[in-house]
Amino acid sequence: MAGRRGQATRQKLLTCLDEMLSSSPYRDVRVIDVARRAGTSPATFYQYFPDVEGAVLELAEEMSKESSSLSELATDRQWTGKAGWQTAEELVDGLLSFWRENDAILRVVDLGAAEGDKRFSKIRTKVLNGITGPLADSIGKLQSKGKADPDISPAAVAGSLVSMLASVAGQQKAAQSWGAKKSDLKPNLAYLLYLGVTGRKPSR
Amino acid sequence: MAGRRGQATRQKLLTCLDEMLSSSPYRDVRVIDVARRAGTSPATFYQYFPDVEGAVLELAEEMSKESSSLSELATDRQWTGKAGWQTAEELVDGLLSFWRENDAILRVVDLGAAEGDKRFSKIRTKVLNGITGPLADSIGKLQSKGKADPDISPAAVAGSLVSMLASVAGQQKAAQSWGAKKSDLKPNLAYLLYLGVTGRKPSR
DNA sequence: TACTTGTCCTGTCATGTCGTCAGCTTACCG
DNA sequence: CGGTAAGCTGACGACATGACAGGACAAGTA
Repeated sequence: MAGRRGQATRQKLLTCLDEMLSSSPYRDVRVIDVARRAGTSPATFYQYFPDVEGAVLELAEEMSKESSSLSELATDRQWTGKAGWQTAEELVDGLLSFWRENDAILRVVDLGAAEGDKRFSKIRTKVLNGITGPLADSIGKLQSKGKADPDISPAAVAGSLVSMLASVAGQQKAAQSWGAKKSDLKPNLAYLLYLGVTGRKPSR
Repeated sequence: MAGRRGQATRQKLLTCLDEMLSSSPYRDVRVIDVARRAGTSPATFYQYFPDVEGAVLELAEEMSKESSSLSELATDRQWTGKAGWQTAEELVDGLLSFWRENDAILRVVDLGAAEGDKRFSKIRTKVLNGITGPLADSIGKLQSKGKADPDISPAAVAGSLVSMLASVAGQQKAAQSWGAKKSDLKPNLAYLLYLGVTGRKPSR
């Protein structure tokens, strides 16, 4: 589809778009600005992408591939005793830093999904399901061993917990306004995560 | 500042803007479309608002006033036994329907806040703190009675729980993709809320 | 080095939105 | 009914969009 030079230009446009998204509101990102920043012209941009949204989708796709590393933080993990607490802490930590590294694109994906755009929903689902799936499995296993409330739906609980983490991660700046110290955030998220999965208070 | 007729036009523009936000992506909402829908001209729009964002802020401000009704769902509530379970259910119910009624403006507020715009952060904080505040108080009281984990931060836990509810509420369409039934959502959110506040499984 | 070929980039243009101003219309009051 | 102020709009320059044709460039050939 495109040669070596073309690929480079295309990639540069994507990189510059990502920078623009980080520094200015999504609504105000213009093709002409992205092109200028990449040292090229709007016409070139349109050669590779149908519009800003199209290019954003590419960025999101890239990001969703990298998100597979998040799955590892939730698959085949211990959820009992101190090991369980460590699992919770690592999961919170991993998710928070992934969100910090990709905050610009993630908030646009969130918006797109909330607006009902299937393409964005799909990507958001892929990222979140990477964690929600294994987490639901863990809850299911605890249930079958009688170690978790049998009345809950593993999928709904896992999904809600991951939503919580993602939402707090996406609004980290605003979080202080609750009156909570910044350092309080991680341990308390881990607490809620552990509590939600196991139904018991963590033994730290 | 403005007479009777002016107020009416202004309000009509806001209403039409709200409708536009519900039916098309925020990024694509144009002044000219809002004006046309209101049966007036772009010039009139600019007489009342500096730009689309400015008008959206007005809408958000209105919404944040209505959100005070949410506070009542969390102030002076019982959190023990069956009464506690009812409190949780009512809070989840109230929040979910408030979000359903105001989803368009709420997602724009979320975006603005995530992008670091103080004006939107302030509004988001006002809406969420209406619940987070009283909820944190309840947790604090439980703590002082020895009925909740003394090591947690009431503010951080309350904030995270409310974030969870808000986030799930904002992505209700996407929620099915977890593999959870729609009817599972509410009871499981109430379960997590009760669990987070009290540290114990609910007695339904 | 000169020529050829296919890839890649850009100047330019028609279309449409933005945001402003002067001037016109409407409602209200004496 | 005429005057006044509030409210609305046509029109305009500036700018973004998206399409195309043609120019610039790298790489291979002789």
